[in-house]
Amino acid sequence: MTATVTMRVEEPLDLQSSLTSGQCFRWRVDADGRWTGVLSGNIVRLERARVGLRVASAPAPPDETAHALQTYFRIGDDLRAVQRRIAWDNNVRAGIDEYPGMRILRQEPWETLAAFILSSTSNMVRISRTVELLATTFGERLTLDDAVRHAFPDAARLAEAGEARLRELGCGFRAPYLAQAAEAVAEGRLALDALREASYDDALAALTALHGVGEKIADCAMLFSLEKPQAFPADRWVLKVLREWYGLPANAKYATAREWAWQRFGADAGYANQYLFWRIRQSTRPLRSIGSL
DNA sequence: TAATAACCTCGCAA
DNA sequence: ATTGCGAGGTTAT
Repeated sequence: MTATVTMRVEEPLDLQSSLTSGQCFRWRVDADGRWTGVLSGNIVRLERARVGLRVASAPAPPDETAHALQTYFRIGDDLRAVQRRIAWDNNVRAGIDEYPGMRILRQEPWETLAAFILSSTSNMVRISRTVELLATTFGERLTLDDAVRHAFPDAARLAEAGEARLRELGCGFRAPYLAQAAEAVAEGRLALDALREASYDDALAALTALHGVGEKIADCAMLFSLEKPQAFPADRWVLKVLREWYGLPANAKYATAREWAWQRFGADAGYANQYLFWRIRQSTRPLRSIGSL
């Protein structure tokens, strides 16, 4: 029997909405509500406990992983305070009411950038499948009890694989984009970790310099991994919401949406975006087994 | 500058 | 069964 620790969580935290709302692509849930994923080279299993989360992991011990999870779930964010600041917006408030424990995640920059490069004109099921295939093909094998997962390969490994191989693995026209991003990171031309300290504008410029990374993908990387809470990834669904519910002109450009969001929500724009996005996504399609692949 | 097509792949069908 | 469409964008024309 694997050792577990129970980490106390005072902040609101709902695993279902936090782990399936399109920020991340590698968590799976079983029939008993146990979530399995990969976090910085460790296979991790999570389960809701009375006062928090029961955590198992390998090879890192669960107490170490519990610490990493505080970072991953941004437990340092006072989510209730964020919600109080933006709930005056009726649509945002509806999202808060439906998903009160949905958190913005603080993920690893390279995996996040890679995943969102793959997200272009795709969908969550396919993104998940491709990310998983890259991991099983190139990543280190990890086991926890009878569960087997693989670490997401680092940039050097994907750069070595090259465009043609990535195409074979189903990346499609995104293969050269991913290969070039991997080269840039592997060669140190793009220092993703440094972008955590950089300004929004500097990070945006560095990311969009990559072929295949426009403003939307850059915003996803910035919000979900680079400490830019004001990032407002306006995808087709959010843009649709802004036009239909808020009267933004049909031809509004991306920058218009961003300015609108900043004026309205300021540094909380990222959270507001997540509530709007997930609410419209959930209402627009039938419930599907996203977490179970 | 502003619109439009092209790009891989594949599950599903307004 | 088979074909065509569109999916959490970006780039080239």
